[in-house]
Amino acid sequence: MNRATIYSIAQELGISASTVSRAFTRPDLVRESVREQVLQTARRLGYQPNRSARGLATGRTGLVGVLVPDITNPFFPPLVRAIEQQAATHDSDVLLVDSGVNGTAESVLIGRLLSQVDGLILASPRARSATLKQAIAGTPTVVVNRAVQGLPTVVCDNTAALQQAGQHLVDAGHRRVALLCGPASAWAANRRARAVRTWASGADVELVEFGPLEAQFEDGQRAAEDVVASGATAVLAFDDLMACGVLAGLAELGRSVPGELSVVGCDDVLLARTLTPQLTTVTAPIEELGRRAVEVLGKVVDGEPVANVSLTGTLTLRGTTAPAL
Amino acid sequence: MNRATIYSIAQELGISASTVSRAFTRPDLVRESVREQVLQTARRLGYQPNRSARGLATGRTGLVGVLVPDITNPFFPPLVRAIEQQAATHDSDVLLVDSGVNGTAESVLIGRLLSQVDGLILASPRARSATLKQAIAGTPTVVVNRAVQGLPTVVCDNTAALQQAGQHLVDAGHRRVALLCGPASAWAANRRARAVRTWASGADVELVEFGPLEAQFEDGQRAAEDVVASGATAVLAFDDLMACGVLAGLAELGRSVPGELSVVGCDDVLLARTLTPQLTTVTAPIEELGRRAVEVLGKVVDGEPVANVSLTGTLTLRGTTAPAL
DNA sequence: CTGAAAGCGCTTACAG
DNA sequence: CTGAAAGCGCTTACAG
Repeated sequence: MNRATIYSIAQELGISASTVSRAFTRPDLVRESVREQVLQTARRLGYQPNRSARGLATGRTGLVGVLVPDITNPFFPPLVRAIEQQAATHDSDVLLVDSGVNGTAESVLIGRLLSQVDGLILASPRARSATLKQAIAGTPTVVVNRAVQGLPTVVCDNTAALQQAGQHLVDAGHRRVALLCGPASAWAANRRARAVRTWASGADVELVEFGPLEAQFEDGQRAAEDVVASGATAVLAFDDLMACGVLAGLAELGRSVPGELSVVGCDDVLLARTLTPQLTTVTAPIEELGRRAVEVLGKVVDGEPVANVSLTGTLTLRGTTAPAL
Repeated sequence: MNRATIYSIAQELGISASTVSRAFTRPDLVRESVREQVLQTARRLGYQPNRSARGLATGRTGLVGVLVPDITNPFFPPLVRAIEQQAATHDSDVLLVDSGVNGTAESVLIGRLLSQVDGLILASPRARSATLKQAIAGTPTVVVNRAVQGLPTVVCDNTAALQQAGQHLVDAGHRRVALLCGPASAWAANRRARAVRTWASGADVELVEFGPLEAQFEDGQRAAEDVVASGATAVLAFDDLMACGVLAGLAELGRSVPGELSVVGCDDVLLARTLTPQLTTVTAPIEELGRRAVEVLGKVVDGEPVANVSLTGTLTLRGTTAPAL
């Protein structure tokens, strides 16, 4: 039993393939009674349009490529899912590629996607801007969680929330705060570090910096010792995963949180709420980042003008922050 | 600047498109010097084969569809990544679809994938076997984390490890053990529950069952109260996420782990190690499940005979289990 | 509203 | 080892 095609349907109905095709893609151009017959026999025959054929004819694949640095980092799954759901709205599916923290050259992976997608969403890419722009070679692209000159961007601005977090710590009596910086090649890491530094320079607080560190649990864990040695009583971590690592490291060292030290994360991923006590963090509208990215990408693909979007994170106070001793 | 095609390369070199095509797909059929010229000008022109055209001609899309119930559950990201990396080995990419815990009919999502993939990997599908088999409509498919009659399967057998976990608890003096069952429609949940029941019936222990529950953090959290009320001193949770929820719930109730109660998870996802203390659990070879699934799928696609694969989980003792008071 | 025909960019017998 | 040609299953001007 071969797969049904528009021809088998056409033959069955004694009409032309053109009409069958139109019944699906331009239903308004087909007489209603005919359209219904087509749809009905299509269903009966289990017809599914051949995407390759359609793609070849239209130049559109109905696929959006999504590149993430590490799907294992709990920030990305909700983002990817939101992208996928929003894309489904446009009859598109998601081609997912993980560049691996190791960094299997992002440009290589992009190249692999290029020939099969209508557009690309690069989430937190690490490669240099020039490299990225060369790699995408003109393919409609939107960058999430990073600004790249000349490419549409969807980011979350956590500046204000991070500064509020800092202020929250100072208000609680903390005077020495550790800043755990994320990966040097991560735009968000630099952005966040800068926000904290700016705040610190104008506040009654001493900032002690550590890093750059990889945004992994283990890196945060290892940093705990240095944090304790520094005499800091509070920690601002690049992200929740890292904060989580610090928490584990501090526990190993017998330090209590929030009793002896306070810890603040960033992003508010699932992990933040599964901890006991729950993590004080900056909540990012992850799903909305994903949805907006798809929206913007759609416009780029259609050649419409687009504006960068910048959402904002909000401080969420939970159990890992408390007054300094 | 239009995209380069085999024709532009052929013209540039004064050879036929057939030869250009062969230089890529059947290099052994092309004189070396010619092949090299082709490859070189291809690179110079930034040529990328049009996947739609290739797909239409060969009937292969180079895509494998992966359906997960909830990419947000930390079990799936490493699985998906392993699948993706292994697929890359076969020059294939991953089309990811999340059915959402809500359960956007899996068969609908499968239908959406059908026309664009060479094969399907269904991870922990929830739909009934008959429904699944009808939905895939003959497309090469392998099922991960579930057995479906007539479909090749890649699972992790945790029976022995779970029974060891139980024995570990009994040895530590626990006589009343709570079993938190996972979703009724999840094959693994039933499998695990059965393993525990079998063990319990032959051991000096009283088993108290709760559930079925959704495999979410909150469900475990809510269950804590009942667990405490039951007088159980130890908990076997369907998976780590649920175990994590119980831990949080117990903490809210002021119960210490492993002081007053012991908790055991299953899968050993990232979450298990980010907890303090770390979670005693059954470690599943998640990456290998993914790789094997792709291997098996490859054989199915090629029409080779396949055997189901069953890997085994191993008990990993960590910090959430201790002798009963 | 409908059909005949060309074309999308590949692959692959077939013939040399 | 190479080329001419047909075909994969759609879409879409073009003509009616």
